[in-house]
Amino acid sequence: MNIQGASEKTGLPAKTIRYYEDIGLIQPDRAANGYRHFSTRDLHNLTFLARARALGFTIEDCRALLGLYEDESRASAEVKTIAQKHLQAIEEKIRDLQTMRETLSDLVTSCHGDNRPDCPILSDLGGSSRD
Amino acid sequence: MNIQGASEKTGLPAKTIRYYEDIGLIQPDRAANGYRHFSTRDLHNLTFLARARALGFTIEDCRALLGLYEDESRASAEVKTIAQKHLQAIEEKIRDLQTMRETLSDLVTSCHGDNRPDCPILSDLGGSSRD
DNA sequence: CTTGACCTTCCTGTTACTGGAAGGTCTATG
DNA sequence: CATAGACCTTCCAGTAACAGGAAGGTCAAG
Repeated sequence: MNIQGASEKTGLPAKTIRYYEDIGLIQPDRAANGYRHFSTRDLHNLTFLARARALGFTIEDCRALLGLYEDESRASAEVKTIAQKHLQAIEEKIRDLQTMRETLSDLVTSCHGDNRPDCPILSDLGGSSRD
Repeated sequence: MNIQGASEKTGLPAKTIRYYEDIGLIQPDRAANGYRHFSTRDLHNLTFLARARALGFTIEDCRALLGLYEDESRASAEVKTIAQKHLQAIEEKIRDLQTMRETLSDLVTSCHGDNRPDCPILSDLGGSSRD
């Protein structure tokens, strides 16, 4: 299967698939004309990568996870450790964003949004305690 | 005030302050020796930027907000529009992360994390409906 | 006059791609 | 057989918002 077919099967852009080969995540064969040929296993790995990326794992996490996926003698503890760290990172990010949301939401609510210059949002950013 | 002083006053790394000058967010004076000199207004603007960045605004949003901050004839509606869009983007990101968190949390819980290879996390990523 | 703490500019690297240029290949049709 | 259009290839540049580091100028103290 050519790259466009692989793209459609996996949902990954062709550009991304080439990039994944570039950084050594996959190693598809080449036809005589230089075109990449994707085996079932390649497609499987690409799908794995797409799903892992969709869960927010970094490329390096994906590399490790894919290695474990293909390692019959793995210990599931290794996988769990990676996933747990990632989960913690996500939870931290959520907390950060929620803090921002609360502040922003308050500011947006308090701003009249008319054609006059008075603006509690700018006042807050400028360091005044409040409008 | 030199750059290190400005850094300490604003909490921004000196590198970041130089970067902000580079992209035209601030225009500190230069002393005869080439050193940057930060006026009270510069420090004020840097603090504004630091706070806006801490709320997750992009640099380009910050540029627009700072412009409005310094524009006595602004309409607060412009500020509010920027803030509202940003708030929506944050809320969307939170939702995305929460979806990831739920999936990941389930997977982590279901994985034994021992020295055996069986792993529902990998099974899920690999596309099986469940271990 | 030297040492160490400042300051400067410039270049590279980061993350995970995306866009685009220049050019080779394949297939269908006239 | 020629050609058009849809593929494919590699390579280069750009994105966001800086961080790290090299090479070199400046300043205050001893």
